[in-house]
Amino acid sequence: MRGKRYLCALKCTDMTIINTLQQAVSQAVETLYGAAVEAETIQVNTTPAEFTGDFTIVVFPMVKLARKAPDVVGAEIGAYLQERVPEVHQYNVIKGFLNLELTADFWQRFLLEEASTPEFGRQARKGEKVMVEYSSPNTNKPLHLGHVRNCLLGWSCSQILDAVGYDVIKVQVVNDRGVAICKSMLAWQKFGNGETPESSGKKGDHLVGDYYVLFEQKTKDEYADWQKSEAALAAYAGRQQQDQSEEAFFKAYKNKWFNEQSGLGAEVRDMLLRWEAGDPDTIALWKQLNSWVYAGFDATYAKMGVDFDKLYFESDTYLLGKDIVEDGLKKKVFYRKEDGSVWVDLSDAGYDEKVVLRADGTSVYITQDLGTARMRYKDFGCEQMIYVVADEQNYHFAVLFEVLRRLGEPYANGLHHLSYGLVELPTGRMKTREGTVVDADDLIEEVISIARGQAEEYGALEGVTAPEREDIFRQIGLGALKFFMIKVNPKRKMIFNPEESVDLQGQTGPYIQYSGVRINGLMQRVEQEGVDLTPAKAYTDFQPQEKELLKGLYEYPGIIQTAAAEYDPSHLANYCYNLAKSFHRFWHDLSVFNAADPEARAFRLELSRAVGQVLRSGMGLLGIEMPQKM
RNA sequence: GGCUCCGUAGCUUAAUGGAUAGAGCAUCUGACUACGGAUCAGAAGGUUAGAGGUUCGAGUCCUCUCGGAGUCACCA
Repeated sequence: MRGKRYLCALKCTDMTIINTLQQAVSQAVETLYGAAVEAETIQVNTTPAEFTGDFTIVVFPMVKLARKAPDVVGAEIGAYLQERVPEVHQYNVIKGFLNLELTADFWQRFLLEEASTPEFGRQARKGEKVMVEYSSPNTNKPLHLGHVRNCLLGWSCSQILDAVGYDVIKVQVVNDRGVAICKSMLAWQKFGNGETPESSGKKGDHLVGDYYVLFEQKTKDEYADWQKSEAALAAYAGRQQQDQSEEAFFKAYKNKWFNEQSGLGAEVRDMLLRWEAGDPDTIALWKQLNSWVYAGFDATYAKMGVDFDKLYFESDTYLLGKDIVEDGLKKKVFYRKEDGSVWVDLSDAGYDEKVVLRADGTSVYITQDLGTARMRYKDFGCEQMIYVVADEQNYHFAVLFEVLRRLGEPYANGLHHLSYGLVELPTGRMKTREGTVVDADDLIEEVISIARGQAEEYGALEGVTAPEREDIFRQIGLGALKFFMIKVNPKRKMIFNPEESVDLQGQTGPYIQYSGVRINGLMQRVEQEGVDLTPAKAYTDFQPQEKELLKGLYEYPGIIQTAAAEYDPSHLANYCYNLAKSFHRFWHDLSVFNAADPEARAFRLELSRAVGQVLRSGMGLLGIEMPQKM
């Protein structure tokens, strides 16, 4: 069971106030109405700000058992709780909602003993391993906007799973072989004149990507020339659909032409064959270009702040899966057709028949994934594997997981496709051929420079050294970009408009960072002036703005659990925003350092410290840094 | 066509079956001689695509309709 419970504070093995209330309500129903209600099923939420109270119990489900009106049931249970649970200070009932106000002592202890600890929100180690696969680029071109979303999701999910106690192994599959990289190789060989990243000053992945584009361009030129030839006219004359225009025909014909008539097509196929045969010169060329690409990728990953524990290379795994095919045949999960190809029939599960091994005995895409899954389990013994891959591959993963289940793989029930919507431009999907791809490096530079421009306008960093300033611009720019991408539900398709610069105001990363900067300012003064915080314990008359923050802090552990259970960091992003918003309001409405009495000052400082720590922790799980100044 | 997903203010979006659908941007109006104004407050903006149903209660679950996307390769 993967239940969602927002309100599951700190250590789940301990009794939390939520558990206490659930138990007490269950007893109340038993005592008052002689009916049994399982404690775990009782809904306890934090009370919305517009009502008085801290926690709210939904009494509707108990109404039928009691055979009384909702407000009567609420009042009776409320009275029972106030009597038996020391933490319950007061209660009120509105319709079917029982709002409970807890004692100041409860909140004091929560703030000072739980929320202030560095481990607040993190769970004990489970001793279970989870593998998260993300990024998984092709090596023929640099990373782009889509990879950015993928990396942020994958990396953040890894952190969140770690926080709830899993041992996480971050991996990527590097698609380093195949026709795509051969195109770059061929173009570089023919037209490159020995260009290297050193000679041209280009980043390696960009250099290789440029040759991929060049290959496509040269092919296009060749095709345009060919279209004037006798053979082309003959092909058009013999076309299937007589009403087809010449333009439409040649557009549709391009693949066939490339495979059968193009000179470059023949050359690139030849290169792929030589690669597969292990031709030393081809392998050397391949290694050379890929090494440039990896250096480029490493730089981009470092800038994004993501990393991996292990890399799987497709050149090592593309032949895998043959043994799993044999296994499947033995188990009668697969069957062989007359031509020798091997299939799996999933029509009873609502899918199609899928080929898992070609007639010539070579692997297809899914065969690699079957073999790789088994290899990973052997490598790490992970009970769960999460694949961060765009939603265009939903069907592929549904089939993959179904096949692994039928094969009885021990990890088959721990597989999850973290499917996310493609990032599109206002003009539609990004297309390499049309040059509309938003490059990851460019994008990162862009957001940093926006942050730089904005900061210079504010002029708040005057006493800061230049390198420190640059680091702050980087933190703000990346904070804005990361928050922008991660605050929306992963499965939602997202439109990115490069014309509209990334916002720094409102519901953004910098908004949250700014609340941290304010808190940091307070903490520095506490340090400098040696403020005594012990009077905090004597503060009991909480203001609504303070209560809002306390309730917000209380929700943090449950939010992490929800984010982990749903593999969805956006919950955490929205949580951080809401907490920062509450803090800004608190800051505006109440004096912290200049509070009227030492008790209020000490308490508000403690509260601010805890908020700052939770924000740093929560944003950290999203891969967003909190600058000291901005 | 089959299967899957999506449709919430002008735009971007939130909401474990629970209270008056919550924010941000954009628009308009206000707020520091007080801890940092990348802030705060207010106004305006919604038939949650539409129609039925289940439920004490539906943006959320079920059915149908409309609109959009993805996928249905011996490509990856």
